[in-house]
Amino acid sequence: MDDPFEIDEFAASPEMRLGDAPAPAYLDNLNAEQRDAVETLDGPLLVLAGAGTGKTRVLTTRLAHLLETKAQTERLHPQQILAVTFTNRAAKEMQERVAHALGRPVEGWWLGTFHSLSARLLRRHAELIGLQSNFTILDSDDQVRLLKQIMDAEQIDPKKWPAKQLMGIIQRWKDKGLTPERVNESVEFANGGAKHLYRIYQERLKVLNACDFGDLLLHCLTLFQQHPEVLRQYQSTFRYILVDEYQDTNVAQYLWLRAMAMVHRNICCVGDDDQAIYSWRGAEVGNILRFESDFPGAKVVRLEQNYRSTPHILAAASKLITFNDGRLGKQLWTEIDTGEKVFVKGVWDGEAEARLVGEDIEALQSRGIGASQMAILVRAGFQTREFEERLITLGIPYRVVGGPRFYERQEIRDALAYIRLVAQPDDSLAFERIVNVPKRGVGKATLQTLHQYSRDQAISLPSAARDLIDTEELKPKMRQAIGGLLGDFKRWREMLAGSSHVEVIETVLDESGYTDMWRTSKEIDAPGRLENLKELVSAIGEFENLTSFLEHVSLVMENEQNDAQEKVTIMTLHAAKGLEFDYVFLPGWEEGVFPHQRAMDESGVKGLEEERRLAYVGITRARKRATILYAANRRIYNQWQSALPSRFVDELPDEHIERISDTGLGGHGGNHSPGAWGSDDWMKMPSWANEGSSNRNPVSGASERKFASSGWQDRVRKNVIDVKPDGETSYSTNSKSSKYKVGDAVRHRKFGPGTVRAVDGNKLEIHFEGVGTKKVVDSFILPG
DNA sequence: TTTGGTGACACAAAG
DNA sequence: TGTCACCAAA
Repeated sequence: MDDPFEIDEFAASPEMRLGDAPAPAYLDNLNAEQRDAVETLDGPLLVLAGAGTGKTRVLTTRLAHLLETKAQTERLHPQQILAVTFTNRAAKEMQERVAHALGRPVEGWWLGTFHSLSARLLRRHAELIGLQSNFTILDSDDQVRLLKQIMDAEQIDPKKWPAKQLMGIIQRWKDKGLTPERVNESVEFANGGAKHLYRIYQERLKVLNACDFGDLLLHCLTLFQQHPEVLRQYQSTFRYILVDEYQDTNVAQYLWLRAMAMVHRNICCVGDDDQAIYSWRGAEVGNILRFESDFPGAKVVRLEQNYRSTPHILAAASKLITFNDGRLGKQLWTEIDTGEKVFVKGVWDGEAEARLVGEDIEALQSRGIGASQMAILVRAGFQTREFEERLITLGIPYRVVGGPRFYERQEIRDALAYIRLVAQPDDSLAFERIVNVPKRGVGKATLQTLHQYSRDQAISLPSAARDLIDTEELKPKMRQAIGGLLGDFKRWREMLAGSSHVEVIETVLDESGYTDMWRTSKEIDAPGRLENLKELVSAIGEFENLTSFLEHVSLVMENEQNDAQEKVTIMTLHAAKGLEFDYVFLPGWEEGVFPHQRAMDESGVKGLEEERRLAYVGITRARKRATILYAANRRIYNQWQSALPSRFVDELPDEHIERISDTGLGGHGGNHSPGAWGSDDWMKMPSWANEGSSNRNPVSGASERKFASSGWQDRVRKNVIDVKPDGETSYSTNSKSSKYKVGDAVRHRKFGPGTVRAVDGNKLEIHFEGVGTKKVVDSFILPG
């Protein structure tokens, strides 16, 4: 039905016409020409749109127009439309929006992520590039495992070359659209060892009839290149192409799109260079900058009216992002004229931070505001824990988005391995995964024997096992264990002929002892795992065959609890892109956490600017209120570390923010001493953030070099974070001197008593008994 | 040979 | 806090 080469005669239903609907208000700030471009233009179109300007709505409008008007006037069939989003969530949302706009569900168009669309396309032509159409899609876990095996066979010291690191290199190559052959040709990549392993890895994947995520796109490119006739089919089929979040496309995706768009050139991309936050996975902002030269005659439409946020929120975000260089630049404005300023709150530690957020949420709830309108957006996954604990204590329902994916859970991966092995008897990776789960006494040595044999005979691991159980090669105990398992699988496969696949899978999980393994497990989360297994099994029924089910699980499936209960959302900033909430909490704005230390260490100014864009994304998620928090102390890896507020806090415009002293701080433990942290003073405005006198000199050489090109040092800096090559962060402050001197006995709330070892401005180096030497700003120190 | 315990070590973001 | 490599015990 969804085959683009079998397009049925199509007539749009006459009762619904887009033209009858009132003009969408969000397109009002376009002039007639621009509006025409968005709605009807044929030819390349780039919509450069700031945060909250209704990018997605533009896409929806265009889609609705295509599906309604063009369907009639030009006999455009839905199957001739290709719409690409970055997440499955966005795809789903798009589907719903369009259905809503048209008043009827629309199906049959190619809507999805690059990965899911590529997988769909690839299954049709797998044989052309040496795969079978039921190839498995490996996740990163499998990839690393495979690489470890390869490195083992190649006798490479895993300490010198961690498999994960190699995986990263390969992934980046794939992001750039580089096959092993192309990597070899390019002089740019000098790393011979990695090239060699990449080649072997790709060969192994082919033997295993498997793809990794990157392959889905890469194989499409290879397919297009080697079989132009296939490409031509798709090129002529897709008359309209729409792409969301264009700023986050990587080179492979760019090539993929360009190939597809080559014939009709009706490509419409929507993006915002200020929201480019995926360069670490190969995204090229250059793609959006180059659009006009890639597609001559392209129209560019800018959307600058923001419909989402209050003016204060908008102004704070806009000001922050101006600290980046090389932007396309845009001036966002809004008609909204009321609203709170952005709150900036300093707290003592992570616990206080979570408590404060909890209190705010309770206060909002008591005003009758639903929890689903509130979100806590964190920089990194580990930050969610403290908030979860707090919200559990308070009994506030919440959900964590983008935690471990459903299919990445251990029990799901195990179950999937069983399913894979039933569907594909020669799946070596699946066999390896479950041969000893639950425990069957099959260990490393036995597996080693099997591997050896499978390599020598060039057959799959399960085949090797089948051969070896009839020989003397294995111990009788092993023979029995493995033989039993193989027999089981044979039986299950036969069962598939007579019963539904749901029944079969239930039987498999039961008879293999896998569910029993969790039932008897003492682990706390064992019941939850059993729940997940049940969910997995019930999902199988919705699919025609096991292959399509497996693909759905590894590419699409989300573990959303779909109860309608109002819940506070906790998620990472990356996951929050494209979403909006009335009330947004942005905790952890501390140097080293956000901006993340590694971003600065590894990518210098580029990394810092990406972090800043992330901050921009965070603030602009808020409709009514944004609350930024930073903690003076944070426990990381069981170690207390004092932290400085993020430089992004400094970069916010004073007139649009409200710094708030944490009243909960007093309750944290008595001793207020004037001038120390107990006073309002440092809360309102950290001492080093006051108007400093000079900032001309003592920026360290390293940081001066690093930030020279960013305009960083041109601004009035009071606090300079020194990004050192060894990854240690230090800071130097020159606007204030400390009231403490070397040798003073002092006390720190968490570290306890200590002695001042060195003084640098208001920065103290203190030796704490039993803790070690720490660098601390003096406002966090009490006199001993 | 497998297993389970131990200590060292690193600890981002996602499809 | 979780993972991984290594070692002692079964």
